[in-house]
Amino acid sequence: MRLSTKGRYAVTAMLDLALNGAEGPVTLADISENQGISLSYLEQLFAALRSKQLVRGVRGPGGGYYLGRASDEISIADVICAVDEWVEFTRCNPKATVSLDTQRDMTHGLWDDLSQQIYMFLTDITLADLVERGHAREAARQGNKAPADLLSLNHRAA
Amino acid sequence: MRLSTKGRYAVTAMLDLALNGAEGPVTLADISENQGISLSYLEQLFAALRSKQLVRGVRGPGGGYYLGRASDEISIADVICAVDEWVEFTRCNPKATVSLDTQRDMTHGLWDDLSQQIYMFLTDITLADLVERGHAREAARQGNKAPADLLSLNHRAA
DNA sequence: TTTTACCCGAGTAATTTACTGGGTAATAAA
DNA sequence: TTTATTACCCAGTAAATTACTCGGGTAAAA
Repeated sequence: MRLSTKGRYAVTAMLDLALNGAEGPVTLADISENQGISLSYLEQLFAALRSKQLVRGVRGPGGGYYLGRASDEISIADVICAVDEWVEFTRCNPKATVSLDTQRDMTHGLWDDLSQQIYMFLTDITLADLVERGHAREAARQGNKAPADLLSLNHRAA
Repeated sequence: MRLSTKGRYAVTAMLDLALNGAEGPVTLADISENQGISLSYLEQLFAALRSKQLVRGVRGPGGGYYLGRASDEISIADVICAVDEWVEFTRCNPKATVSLDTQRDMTHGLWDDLSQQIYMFLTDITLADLVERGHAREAARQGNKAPADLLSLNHRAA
């Protein structure tokens, strides 16, 4: 798993589609302006997203991009993996000799476990989840004083 | 939040300390060999880790590094933040005009939420957790067929 | 048929990653 | 007391990635 500004660009752009896609396709020019990302760089990112069926482009005047499927069917992991290539580094050379570098395999195995956990965590979060959470927060900001679980993971209650 | 190979190096190195620290300090030369990272690059990483009190170095022959505190008191987030600098990008310029770029602030806000969630997730996972999980897996591999929760997410029993 | 916008690929500045190589300071053993 | 071993420090720099620019296409719709 990998988490860089490139992934952030992709996710925020996808959120843009999720938020505005209802009123017709969103142009890259719009996103470029909204997010402050260069148009051609966006095109590169969207080429990757399109190849993974995460977005669908429509050409011609009034064209632009839609999400490839419903926003609750697209996970954050989907988006990040699409733009990050992420050929999982199993650099553990499959040599027969288990000899001296078992230590390396050990720590790498532990890291792979962690990486898997993060991946599964991000697989569970969809674009729709984030949008919904954002709406809840917005509502709270406007005085409704929604419950405190906007960001709750009630992690480590101890 | 940010997740790069640099963070991975730091975490695996820390796991090395967690696994071998009981038998005396671990030298950077050992880690360099175990993990296939250059010595001087490790020095840079450990300078950052040391400044955050995550490791403690002892000089002289037979010297090396210990963990700065118990392995169940060091979270993955601690390690990654130490080496990644990570001055959180709140690039939302605090301009009074909420005018046209509310869209940008919207998506950035949603991303910040996500970033927070990932951070909290990684705060809940300690080095000790990973080591323990690894031992469980190892036991399972040796035929004990331990339960399927090797990668279970409900760590910190919800 | 012309506008709009997607599509594609080569080239490039900026940033980050990873490494090289020069040292100094402390400490344990000879 | 010398010597070997290790942490510690710092400047430079190659390699890789990120983010962008430029210049062309091509498909679809008005």
